[in-house]
Amino acid sequence: MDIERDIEIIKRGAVDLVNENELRNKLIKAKTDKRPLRVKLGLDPTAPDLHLGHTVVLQKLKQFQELGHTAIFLIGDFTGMIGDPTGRIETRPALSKEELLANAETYKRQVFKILDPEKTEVRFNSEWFEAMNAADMIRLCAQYTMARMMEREDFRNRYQNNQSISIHEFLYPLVQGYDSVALKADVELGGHDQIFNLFVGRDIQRSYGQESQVIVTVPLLEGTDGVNKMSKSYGNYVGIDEPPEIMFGKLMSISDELMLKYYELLSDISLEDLKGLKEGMQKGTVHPKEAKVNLAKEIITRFHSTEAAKTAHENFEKMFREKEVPEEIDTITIKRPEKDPFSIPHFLRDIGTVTSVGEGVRMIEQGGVSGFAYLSESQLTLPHGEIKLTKVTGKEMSSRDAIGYIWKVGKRKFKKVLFED
RNA sequence: GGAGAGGUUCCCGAGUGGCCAAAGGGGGCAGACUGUAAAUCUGUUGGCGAAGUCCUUCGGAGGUUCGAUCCCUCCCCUCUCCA
Repeated sequence: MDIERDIEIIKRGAVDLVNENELRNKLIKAKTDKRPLRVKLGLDPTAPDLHLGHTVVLQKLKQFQELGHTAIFLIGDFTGMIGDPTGRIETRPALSKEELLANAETYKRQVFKILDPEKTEVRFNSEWFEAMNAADMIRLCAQYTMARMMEREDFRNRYQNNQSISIHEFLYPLVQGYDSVALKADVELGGHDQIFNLFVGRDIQRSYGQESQVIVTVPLLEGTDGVNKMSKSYGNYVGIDEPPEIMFGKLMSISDELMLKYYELLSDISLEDLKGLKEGMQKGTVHPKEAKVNLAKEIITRFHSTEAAKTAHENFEKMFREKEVPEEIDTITIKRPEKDPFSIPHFLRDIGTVTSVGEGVRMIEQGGVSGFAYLSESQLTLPHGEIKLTKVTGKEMSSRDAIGYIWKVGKRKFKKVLFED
């Protein structure tokens, strides 16, 4: 049976499936009526970039797409103004319309690194909510009760901890649920934390005389800190639009334990291979670092290219193991400092490797700054691999003999500076 | 509407007239150690061309004072109980 195979694919990696029978019926009906299922995934454009955490659920949507169903990528430009209270311990700050729209644009672009643009319906929920009047909104609110809202753990906690909950936050699940009505969704996908909102969608659909959607949730991906869920606001994310070098560095900084989770949720390797990897690490036949390198390369290949992954790896090895200077460095051209000798902390601030003079002073004192001075035109053609950096100990130096510098500040910030004259 | 408790630096949380750019913890950053990490240890954690009886920062606006995060007045916001 094709249907059973499809269900297996849909179930793989999912945390919740509510419920399998409904899904089966919908799939059968879709097949007999030759009407693909409408599969909804909604994201609020609250941050400018998508990160690996989003890709887990996007992959799931892609699977539906590959099974011939209609992928609906819903951009919550209206819900974004409310702010999803899920998992929050305080009210989310509201974003302006302009910010939301700008973010939505980058989402659209980034999401097609995974989804097939030809087969994806991109929608904005302002489409129906801006047309709604107050009476409609009140009618929507009448479909749900306080008691059911307070079943949510995050609301309950905030209430019990004497923290504020604004009324509009209760609207979020309702409004998201109404999206399913407007889109006539057969299936809605989301991260596991979205389960409450997704359930509300089922109820709201029924209230509006529609068949309830099936819910499929995927696990939340922890961020690079291994503790919190990946999120821009925690600063523990790997953006899918980030340069390969940055992605590589971030992925290499995760713990071994977390690496296995990333393999599970982000990699395409089979479950058997994953098992082999775990066993190999335990027995010592697989070096964790090598495994991590492969993971990082796989992910970078997906969002950039095989070539980019290779280069990122090489640069990384140079920078860390061989303590060499990477070939790719941000280069800027500026005026030669007027003072001679010039102040290094000020210089580092001016070229943007530290944010204040104080930070520059600290960096030098802590031994985090090193540099190399180009003394002649011919040296400019030196491969970076041959350049040896010297640790900076003083706070002043002369620029008289140099025509440019390479600076290393902290673990991975490099900057090449050339003088105009 | 009434009564009470609060709002401090990135976060949590001490401070209650000058010694406060403000304890402690978390987080961040840097260094050591490593496998690049994680864990651990150490240091550091407003800005100012480097200096001060300096500027910004203790919810906001005024006031008292030689001097205010701290005292007073008004206002804003959050929470609790009552109506």
